Amino acid sequence: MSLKLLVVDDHPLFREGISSALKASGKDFDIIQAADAREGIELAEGSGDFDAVLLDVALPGMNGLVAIREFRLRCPLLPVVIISALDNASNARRALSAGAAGFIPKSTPTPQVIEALHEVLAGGVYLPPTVEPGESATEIENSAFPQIPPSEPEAGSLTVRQIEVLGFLCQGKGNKEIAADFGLSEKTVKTHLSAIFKVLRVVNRTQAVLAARRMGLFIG
Amino acid sequence: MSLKLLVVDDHPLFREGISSALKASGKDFDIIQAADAREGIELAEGSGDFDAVLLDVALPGMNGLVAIREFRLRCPLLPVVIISALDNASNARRALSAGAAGFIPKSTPTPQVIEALHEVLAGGVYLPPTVEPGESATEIENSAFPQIPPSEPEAGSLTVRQIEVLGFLCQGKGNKEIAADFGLSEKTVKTHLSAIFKVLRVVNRTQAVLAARRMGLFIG
DNA sequence: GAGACCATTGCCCGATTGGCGGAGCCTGTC
DNA sequence: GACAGGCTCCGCCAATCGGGCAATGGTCTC
Repeated sequence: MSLKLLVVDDHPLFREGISSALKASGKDFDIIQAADAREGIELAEGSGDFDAVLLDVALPGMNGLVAIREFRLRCPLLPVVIISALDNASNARRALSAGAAGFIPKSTPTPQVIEALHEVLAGGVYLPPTVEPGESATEIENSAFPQIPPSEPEAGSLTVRQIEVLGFLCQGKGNKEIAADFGLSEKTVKTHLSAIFKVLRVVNRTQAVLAARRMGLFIG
Repeated sequence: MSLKLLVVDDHPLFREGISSALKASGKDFDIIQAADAREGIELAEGSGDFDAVLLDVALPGMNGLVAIREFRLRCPLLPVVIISALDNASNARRALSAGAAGFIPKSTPTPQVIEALHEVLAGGVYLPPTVEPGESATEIENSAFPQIPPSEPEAGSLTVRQIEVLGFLCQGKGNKEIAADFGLSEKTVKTHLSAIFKVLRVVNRTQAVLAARRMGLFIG
């Protein structure tokens, strides 16, 4: 029996790489490639027999977290494994919060990628060793005070919605425009922005954009 | 006769990808991998019979441009081809100025990657179609007016004063703050900003910051 | 010297931004 | 069921932003 995977990444060579690595691992893989989230979602909806989707978070056009949500919404049974060039803990946590079943940094050695995939296909959740486990999207609040009190602003505490808004902000759009794109009132957008400013510890939209880029949230 | 290549990238799956893609292209390739610039340079110096090195600019530890110079210095005969996730023109030009023999965006389809490699191995220089050629680091000043009037906004037409203001803008400062730093009136700053917006063809300060960074004016 | 370009500033205007408080709804957790 | 947190919306208000029109002085070129 062969495992059917959907690989979504905008870098052809990387898709090539993961395909050949998996095929060389011994097991029988059937791998379909997509260059962006929209194409991937269409493929996944079209033929619903994929065993998993490997999704790059840094995709042009659609923010990775939004893409995760979209996949989870349209194909709830399909496990989504995130592959990211940014391997910091907060990115991983956000991905899991958004519904991902695993988070694999691109710097992971090939054998461990295979391992991680098998873990997820078996119904489990994979996290890289650099990310402390045990905080699978719920127990974060419980621990009284971890060890991140005064350090950098944590993108991890941004809501999914806030990240979506921040994404549009990072395109230089105005409040009215963002509101129209989301079908929200302008006031709601402002509320989100205020919250974003607080989390990122900035005082205006331009600084928010710079902070977002510094944290690798929206590369361009 | 086989071509011996050195692939330097911190993502194992990507190295895997380029290796398998090249090997599948028909020709006989001998591919050695390195995870960072230091390791790559050691390998290149150790056995000087490489035909080319494929270098990712986004490497941890050593800046990509520094890595190019280092390679050129230690192994002057070895053509360095840059592979980058950032495919804008200014990055490509900077890479060529630093001594690279080619610039391949990671979003390039596999067949064209092969093609580009052959071009470089034949002694040529490869640039992606999105980057207008003909300006190989020297002919920029000579040609009276190339053919870039309607295409991208030219940072060159920005006044010195405007660039100074843009610099502060790119730090997320407000008009009042910028005015105070320069000892100007707020109105003057606004006038400069309006002019900057026109040149960059944007409509607000956030977009101006993004445009400036896209052009490599103020990187962070 | 005329003309062109740049930097500077003023006043005025509308549009946008950002923050204040409050409110309802929904989804979790305890 | 109470409670917290997230998302949505409302009104109100001050500050900021962005532009239009006009003016002064400087430098540089033709």
